[in-house]
Amino acid sequence: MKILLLEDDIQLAESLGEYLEGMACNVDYAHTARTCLHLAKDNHYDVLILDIGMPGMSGLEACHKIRHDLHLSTPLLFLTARDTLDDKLLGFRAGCDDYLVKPFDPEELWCRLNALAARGPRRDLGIQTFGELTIDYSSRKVFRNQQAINLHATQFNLLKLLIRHSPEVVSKEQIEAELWGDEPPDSDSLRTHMYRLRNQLDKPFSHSLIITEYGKGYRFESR
Amino acid sequence: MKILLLEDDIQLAESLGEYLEGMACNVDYAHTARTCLHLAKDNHYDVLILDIGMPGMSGLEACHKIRHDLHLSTPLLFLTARDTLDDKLLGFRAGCDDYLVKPFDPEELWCRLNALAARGPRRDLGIQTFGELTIDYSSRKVFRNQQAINLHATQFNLLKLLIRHSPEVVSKEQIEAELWGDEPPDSDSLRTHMYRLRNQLDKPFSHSLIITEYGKGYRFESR
DNA sequence: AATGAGATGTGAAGTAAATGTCACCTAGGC
DNA sequence: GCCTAGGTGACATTTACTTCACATCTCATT
Repeated sequence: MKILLLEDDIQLAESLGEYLEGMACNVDYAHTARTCLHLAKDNHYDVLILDIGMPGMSGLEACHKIRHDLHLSTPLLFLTARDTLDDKLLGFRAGCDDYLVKPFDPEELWCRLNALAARGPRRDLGIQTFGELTIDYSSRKVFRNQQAINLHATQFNLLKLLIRHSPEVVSKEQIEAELWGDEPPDSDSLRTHMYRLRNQLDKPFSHSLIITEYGKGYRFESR
Repeated sequence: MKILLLEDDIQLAESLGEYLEGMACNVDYAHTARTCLHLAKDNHYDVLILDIGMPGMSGLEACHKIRHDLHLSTPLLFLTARDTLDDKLLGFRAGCDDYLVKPFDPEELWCRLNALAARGPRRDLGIQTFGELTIDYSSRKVFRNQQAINLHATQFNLLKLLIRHSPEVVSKEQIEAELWGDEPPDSDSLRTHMYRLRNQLDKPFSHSLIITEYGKGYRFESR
């Protein structure tokens, strides 16, 4: 597991880093938010651990930049002494996935890191690439092999939904529920939307990204 | 957001449920682990909230069953009064994604639920390997020696069932009961399904994974 | 060892349901 | 008043499951 650790307390950084390396992790160290951002931009990490309180740019700000400027959806955990409810809410609002208060048990941290890493990046923000498909959630644009794919709103939402659940199969009922909520169309126009989405996304290419699981639903497969 | 809440304290379940419904959530309630498992099996939830301490089956056990028997990778959060490190470690070992100790702030819970729901299914769950056979429950794919095996729904369920009971022999009656419930087919089409499953799974290979015990039933053997 | 009855394997064919396809309609925005 | 996105419904196609008929196997009994 590749980890980026932002912690200005050198002592703590070292002892924690030693523990993690003992768990067969590859740890990169940042002692300021600035270097943290640089490292996050240039490398891939399975999970980020950020302290909040430090001189200069705070961890909160770093997290916000990671999410909104770098468009990274890497799992992120705040490790901080700030323990009030408001601190935590700020942390989650900045875009973290977990929040652990110092002092902490390294073993608990280890469990949480594993749980985060197992889930992978968030599926709903930034720009993401799955094989030959690239999707930009903020500008709602989709590319396959650098070739722009023009999707209507519903079809985009449909694709987004399938990706979010990938590689799991999503039943038609569930898709309808997520797409239309309580007032689904009378006819099953989902079939039509799927057809249109595929015409754009799969028809011009040699293999399909959307797979039908007969009787079960649909599934997105990125290869 | 669709939520399943397992909590035997009716008071707490109600007040928490009310709060979540106020956040535009659709909440299903379970007061025992047994109903929790049934609901989780038959419905799709974005996140599961489980209490641990309760009469009968514990939340830990329920979590374990959700992961290993139902093969669901739905995000799961323990909400419990048990606050020792060992309790938490047990929770994560059972397969949870987050662990929140009572008493808790509903707002923090809400943040954590959102962070969980934003992520896709776990990648480390849902894939099992037995010898040369690999089965992916989330995408419903099966491989033998890296070679993809294409199975229809019933055959997949059949294989799943045999694996679940392996290495024990499962009688035809029991298979029919588990596969079709109260309305089994008139003829014993189970033979045909078994035949097809074997054609895919065993025929191209030198030794069989499915063994017939004459007069007893069938059994899966992984070597 | 021979035998026969029940258990199991094999495979073709029929059928109902799920899914794909597409032209047209409607409502709402510009 | 057109344009566009999405809904509707009719029809075509595909799929998976059941059913059935027959072959083959297994084992207890002779």
